[in-house]
Amino acid sequence: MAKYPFRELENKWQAYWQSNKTFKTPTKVDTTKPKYYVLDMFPYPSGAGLHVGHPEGYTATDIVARYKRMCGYNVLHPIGWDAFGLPAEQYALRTGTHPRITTEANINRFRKQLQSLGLSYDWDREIDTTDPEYYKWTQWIFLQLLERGLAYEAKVPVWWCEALGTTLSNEEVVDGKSDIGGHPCERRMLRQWVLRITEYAERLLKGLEHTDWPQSTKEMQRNWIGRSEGAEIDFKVQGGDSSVIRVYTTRPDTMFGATYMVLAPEHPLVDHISTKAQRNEVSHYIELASRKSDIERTELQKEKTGVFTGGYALNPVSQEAIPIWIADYVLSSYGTGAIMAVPGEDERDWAFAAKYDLPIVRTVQPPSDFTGLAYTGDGPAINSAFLNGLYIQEAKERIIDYLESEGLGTRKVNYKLRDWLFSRQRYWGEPIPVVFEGDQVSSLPENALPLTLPELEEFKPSGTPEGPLALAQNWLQTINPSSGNIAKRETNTMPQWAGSCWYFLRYIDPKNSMQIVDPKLEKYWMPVDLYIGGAEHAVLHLLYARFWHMVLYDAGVVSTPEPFSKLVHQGMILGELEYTAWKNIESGQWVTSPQVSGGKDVHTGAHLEAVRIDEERVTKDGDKFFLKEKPQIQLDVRAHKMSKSRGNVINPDEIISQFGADAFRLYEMFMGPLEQVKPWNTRGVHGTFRFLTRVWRLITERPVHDIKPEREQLRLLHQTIDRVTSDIEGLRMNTAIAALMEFVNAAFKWKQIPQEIAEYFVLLLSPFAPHISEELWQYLGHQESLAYESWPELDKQYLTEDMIDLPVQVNGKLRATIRIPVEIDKQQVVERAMLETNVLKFVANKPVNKEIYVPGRILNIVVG
RNA sequence: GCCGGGAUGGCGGAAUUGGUAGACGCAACGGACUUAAAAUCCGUUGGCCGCUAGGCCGUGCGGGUUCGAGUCCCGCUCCCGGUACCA
Repeated sequence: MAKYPFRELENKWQAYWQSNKTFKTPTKVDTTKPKYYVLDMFPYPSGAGLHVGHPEGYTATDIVARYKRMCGYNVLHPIGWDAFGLPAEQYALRTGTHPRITTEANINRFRKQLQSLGLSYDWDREIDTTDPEYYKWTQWIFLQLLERGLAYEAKVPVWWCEALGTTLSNEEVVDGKSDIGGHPCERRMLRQWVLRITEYAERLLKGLEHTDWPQSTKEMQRNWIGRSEGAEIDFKVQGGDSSVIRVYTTRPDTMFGATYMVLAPEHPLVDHISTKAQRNEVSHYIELASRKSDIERTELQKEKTGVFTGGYALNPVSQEAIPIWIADYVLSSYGTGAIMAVPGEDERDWAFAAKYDLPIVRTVQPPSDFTGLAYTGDGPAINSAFLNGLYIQEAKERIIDYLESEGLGTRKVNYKLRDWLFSRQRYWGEPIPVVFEGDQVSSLPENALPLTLPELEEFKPSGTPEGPLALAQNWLQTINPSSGNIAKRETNTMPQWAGSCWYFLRYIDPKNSMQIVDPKLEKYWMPVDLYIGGAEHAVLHLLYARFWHMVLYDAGVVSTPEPFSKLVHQGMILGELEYTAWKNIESGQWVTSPQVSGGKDVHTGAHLEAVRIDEERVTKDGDKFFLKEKPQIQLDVRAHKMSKSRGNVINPDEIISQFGADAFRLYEMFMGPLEQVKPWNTRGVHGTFRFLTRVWRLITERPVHDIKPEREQLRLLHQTIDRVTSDIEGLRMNTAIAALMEFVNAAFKWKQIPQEIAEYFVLLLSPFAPHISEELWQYLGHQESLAYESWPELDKQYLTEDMIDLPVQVNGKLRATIRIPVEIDKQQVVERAMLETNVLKFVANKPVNKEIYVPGRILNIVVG
């Protein structure tokens, strides 16, 4: 019994698609037809090659692309490479290999791997962010930002990473350590390019309402933007002069309870306010805070620290003199860098007040059963003069009105979002297209683009804020084309996010040397109809791309404010499910898992070894798993992230060579819902492979005749058309495949296959398993690729049935299933049901209270 | 802590608006074919009782609404992801 020859036929069809440019989207398409732009998050071509996570999203979009083509849409389905970035540069550092070489090799490998999956990309639109013809336009966008005042230079405190010899963005630093490599980082003041994303905060927030995106992603972006409403209030400093401390608060209603103030250690007024007596202590604290790396600041965050400045301010409503403190729990970068502290209503202020024995006044009446310290909930105001009795919302309105009328404060909206630090001290990035004459910056004219990277022998970061480009003397020294004067180039490059902020626009018109994108083409193809990629980009890439797109919209370059209509994140694929038992290495004794914490025995403190247990040695009791040979030993059961160190990485190349691309694609889609995290199981690939073998045999091993299909066969076919179509539309690939499997299981019992049915089935299968489908299509007598055949149309008349099986319940419990004609009425159904002995048994002689009949669904007889 | 998402057989999962819980697949077991293995085909497989017609229990836990709840409401527990002195 021959398996289907997947190797030959997959090679054959991949070659066919490539040489025939089957999936090329012509530059000029018939624009009267509807369009569908289906986009993948393009990969960073890493040295490790493709992992099993990539094909998950890529197969899903490929299915949609193939389906939409068959539905008559013009489909744009491109791919490219997000190829600038740190790894190639670090590899260059270690080996001396130029990043260009590494990148090219990696791209070639990725391209080959993607092609081996049979993905229907238009390879004539491939783009590469490191190609000067591409980054010319990335630089062009930077010039637009500069022109619009959205790019500026600033001395800003930035994350400096000594080990990497470069600055990093806030997002690239996690817990004071670099996201890549985990090296310690510290704050430094540096001259940097910054993009004014904050100017778009409100629009970035509002725009989310019009997108079909995952709720969680929208929420994460909202939190990141962090809009809050409140007031800025001026507190007069007590003493001779007229200096004031401006604070930002979201709870102006509590200001009668402001019993002290806190400034960030970096606040400009600190020096001015501190009294002679306190000055030593204050400057000591400031120095400590500045020397503390942010690792320490976050680690020490449980315990608040601060010192009294000796100064006092006047609470503008209570007229009380309140002490001014400094403390590093107040951040200089948010609001005004100063707060009014209301310990009664704020947990942080309470903790601080309690520690330093500062007065606490409640301004909101907590409920009688409230047992906590600071009360942050709603309630009537107390100790607040004219606000007393008002609930929070009303009290806020009243106090802001008062402050504004007295000139003491103003309503104010604040955002957590910071401007985007756009400079990197790296070689392998887009050069920033500006020159300096002394401190005077001028942008390069458009005709000077692209500003290409110089060839370098040495890629070491200079270890100073000047990046490796400072070493390229010939490149660095130049003439300002605008003035003709001697000038110096910018040594910083753009961050990796830059190229990915707009790549989806370039796919539309990738070869255009005159414009970033032809406006007519842009108008036709944008916005992206479906965008699939990992949830790890929920904030950064997706927020930056939206920001640039809005700027380009304002500049009249693009026609829509939002770039991505519908967004879906594929869930991560974990390694295979693992059963782990813990063993004391010295004694050889097993330790039950609830008694294990952090790899140690919680009783003895002994180090334990994790031992992987085969499924056969595992037994389940309740919802927990135990060792079969020693049932008192509980096991840990978990699928872990794939990682080299854990040794659970699945290589897609191996799976493809063993089972073929079609079986691999099918398995990745069959595992479960696209968005869900799910464990890998290689045995599952056997299952989809077996299915394809059955498909192959179904059509090639039994006679296919041009006979008239029976009604039963047509019903099965159209049921399958119905299910597969709506499942693809809803991205429920797993259940679509289940429907195809059910079809094959049923059709396998037929003696012969009507030609018409076989053809329709092959078309239904083709988006999922394109190679075998093309081969079978040819086998069924067609000359052309099936890629543009019409998608099978549902004919509802075949779905109707004359007789159905109706479940019959008595008091809500299933007692029988009766076979009845569809169109009979309730009375007849009840009469028929009452013939069932099992129904009679439960009805007995009890009075029938109610008969609920949902036609086609259920009959429920309720007896007394 | 806060925000978001989950919890269904040995495992991955199915069950469009409340209407036969466990589709489809994996694994396991039994059988056919085979010298044998692989492959393939047929059958069984939520638990318990009868082992046949059938019955009882069952979708993380406790309550509620309903003729009827995996699905809706209230209150919990646990898991995953994100995020955190943001005033």
